[in-house]
Amino acid sequence: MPELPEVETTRRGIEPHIKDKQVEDVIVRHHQLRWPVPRGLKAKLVGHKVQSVSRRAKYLLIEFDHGTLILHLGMSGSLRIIDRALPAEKHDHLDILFGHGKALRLTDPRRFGCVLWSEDNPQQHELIAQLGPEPLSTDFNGEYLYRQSRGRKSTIKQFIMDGKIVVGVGNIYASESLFLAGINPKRIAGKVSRERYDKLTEAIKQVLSAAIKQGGTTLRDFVGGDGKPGYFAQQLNVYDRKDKPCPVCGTPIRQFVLGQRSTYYCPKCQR
DNA sequence: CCCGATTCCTGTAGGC
DNA sequence: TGCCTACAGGAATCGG
Repeated sequence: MPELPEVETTRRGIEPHIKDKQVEDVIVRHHQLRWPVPRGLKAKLVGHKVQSVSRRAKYLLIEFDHGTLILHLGMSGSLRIIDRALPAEKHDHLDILFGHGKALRLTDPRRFGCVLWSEDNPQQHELIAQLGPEPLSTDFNGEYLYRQSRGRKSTIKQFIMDGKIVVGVGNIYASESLFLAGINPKRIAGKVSRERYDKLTEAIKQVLSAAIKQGGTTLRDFVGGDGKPGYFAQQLNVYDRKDKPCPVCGTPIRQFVLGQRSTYYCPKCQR
């Protein structure tokens, strides 16, 4: 599932191929994603050049001179640069065809992703304006997280997965970060100390940037190949390792459900 | 305001 | 082997 590192990997993978390229055609095969794909999308885009591809949280922003295409990959979406003649398969919902023989293709079996068009500043878009800070920015630090947490009764795992608090910490990296910081995911956010929040913000930054680096190593394969960045291959300490030994102390990893999300932790290392 | 539950969707894994 | 069901998950939205 695309978490922030995979979205960033995608951004880096596609931008060099579409920047300054002009849209020649747009093919929408399935309009019903998380929200309907705008009906007039083709008319909006044809004849315009991509100026840049940026990222905010897990949203990709493809900027044109007259507006921005806002994409989210949901949990099963991927974007690839393909030869524009490549036949579409079952879940290929959108192609943006460029003049140089290439196309940007969106594939998303579960259709939790979205494609939206914004003519205003995309940072003010209703889905983006209310988001918390980027985890890799300096705005995100122990003091910030500590302040936000005061009075909160939710568990710390649900707290750090709340996009209004901080973006880009999905289910996998929430478990991994709490492991690195030595914090039990069931702890009440409002009762965790400032010192532990320092540790936790560092852990989140460390886990996410390591994953981005891993995605970076597979960029070449990603663009030319099967569209699956290789960060899944990264070493996960606890996620999906139920009953397997903790890499630090050997205690079996425990799994339970928290807020409808599978949660993994080491009962000895995380208190 | 805050929080937990529900919802969208389909591929995959597990049980029989 | 094949069918059936449960489950996975990002994040908006609903209900309490």
